[in-house]
Amino acid sequence: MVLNVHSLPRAILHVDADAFFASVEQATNPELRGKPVVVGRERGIVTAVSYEGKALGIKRGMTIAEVKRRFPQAVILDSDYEKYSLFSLRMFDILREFTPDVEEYSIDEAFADLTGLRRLYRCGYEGIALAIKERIKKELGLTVSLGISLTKVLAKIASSWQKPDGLTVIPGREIHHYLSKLPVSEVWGIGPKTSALCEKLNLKTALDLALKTEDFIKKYFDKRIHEIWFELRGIPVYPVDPTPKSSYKSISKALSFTPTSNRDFLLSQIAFNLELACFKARAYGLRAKRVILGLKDEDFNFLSEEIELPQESAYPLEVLPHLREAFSRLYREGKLYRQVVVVLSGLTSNQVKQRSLFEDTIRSEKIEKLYQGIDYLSGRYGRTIVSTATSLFVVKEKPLKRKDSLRIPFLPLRLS
DNA sequence: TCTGGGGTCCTAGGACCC
DNA sequence: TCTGGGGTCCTAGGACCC
Repeated sequence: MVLNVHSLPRAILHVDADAFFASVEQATNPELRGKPVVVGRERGIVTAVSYEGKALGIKRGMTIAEVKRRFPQAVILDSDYEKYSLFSLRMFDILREFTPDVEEYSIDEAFADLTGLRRLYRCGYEGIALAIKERIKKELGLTVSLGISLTKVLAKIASSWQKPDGLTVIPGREIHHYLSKLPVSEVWGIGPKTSALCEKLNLKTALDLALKTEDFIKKYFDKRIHEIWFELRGIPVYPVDPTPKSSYKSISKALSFTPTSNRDFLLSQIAFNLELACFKARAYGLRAKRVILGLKDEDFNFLSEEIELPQESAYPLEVLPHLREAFSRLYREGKLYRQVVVVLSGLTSNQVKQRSLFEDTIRSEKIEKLYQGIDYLSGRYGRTIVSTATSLFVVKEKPLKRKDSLRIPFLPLRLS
């Protein structure tokens, strides 16, 4: 662990856009302002709620059906990720006008390192934060909640202290004050399992944890909590990393359903998810070295197997046989399964295409051509237009949505 | 929390080798 | 062939986040 004892105390800013998706909808459609706006109609569950909706009691994860029944006044919308991404990018750009050290943490959150900027802007860190807030409000019509402190973990705590439209600074001398009021379970990086352990150890607040000795922490917790312990004490461990996230390390597709032991059904779900994952990989110009098949049984036990592919691929026809084999190893007769997951991992960019020496190049090129055609069709008519036979089960089961409404009969795929 | 989906990182333990 | 110890690599699964 490297501790920067010589450098200036850090001033880490955390930016958290308030009810982001719903707020973007309100910002782009004045008629929605002041109304309870719910996003996520296409998924059937609430993805985001405006503050007006939260005030009524609408929560994330609620089913859309329930919202309709209990809150007829709610405005329910499909998510529009492209629009949200544009707002997100613009928000990050505004931050970068203040400092180059901006880490895009998620679509609606960012960290920025403001250390040393006071002289440049001739004001305190709080003043800089206010200026950022103003810019975002003026340009994007969004409110954000800001937090400033010595470390990322503390900045996260600060930004969530006052929402929406908040600004909270936690200086070193006041850390204990904030931590003493914060349940340990609400610390970033401490989830249900660690919370349960903390409870056993009689650690109720974040301060209880922060005040323990390093030996104690090492004895009962893993590396991650050790790092959080430093961060809570104002000693930065996690740097603000401005490297743009260029690509994916893995691409996964999961689908849950009523528990079943039907082999054909499960296999068709696997094939369908594989197609979606491969489609996304191709869209990003990626190929997978490995693929993981996961099965979740009735009792939420998760089984998985990782397969090394003989050659990198983003084509279902090449990958599916391996998944079938893995499936027959994982599957237990008579067991009920509620979810299948397909993960493409070991992703590499298409540019550095490593072709196996023994690969049947001719077949491979045919497959490639075929999928170029499919991607073209999918781009025009929607993703589920063309599928391999195994996944037809799923495609037929799922009612086609608007985008897919133009039905094209299944095209038999011949490789010979 | 009666549990959806898409990610990242970490770790315990087995396989293998010396 | 057995025994012991230690290192490295790999992988299934855990934990957490948004």
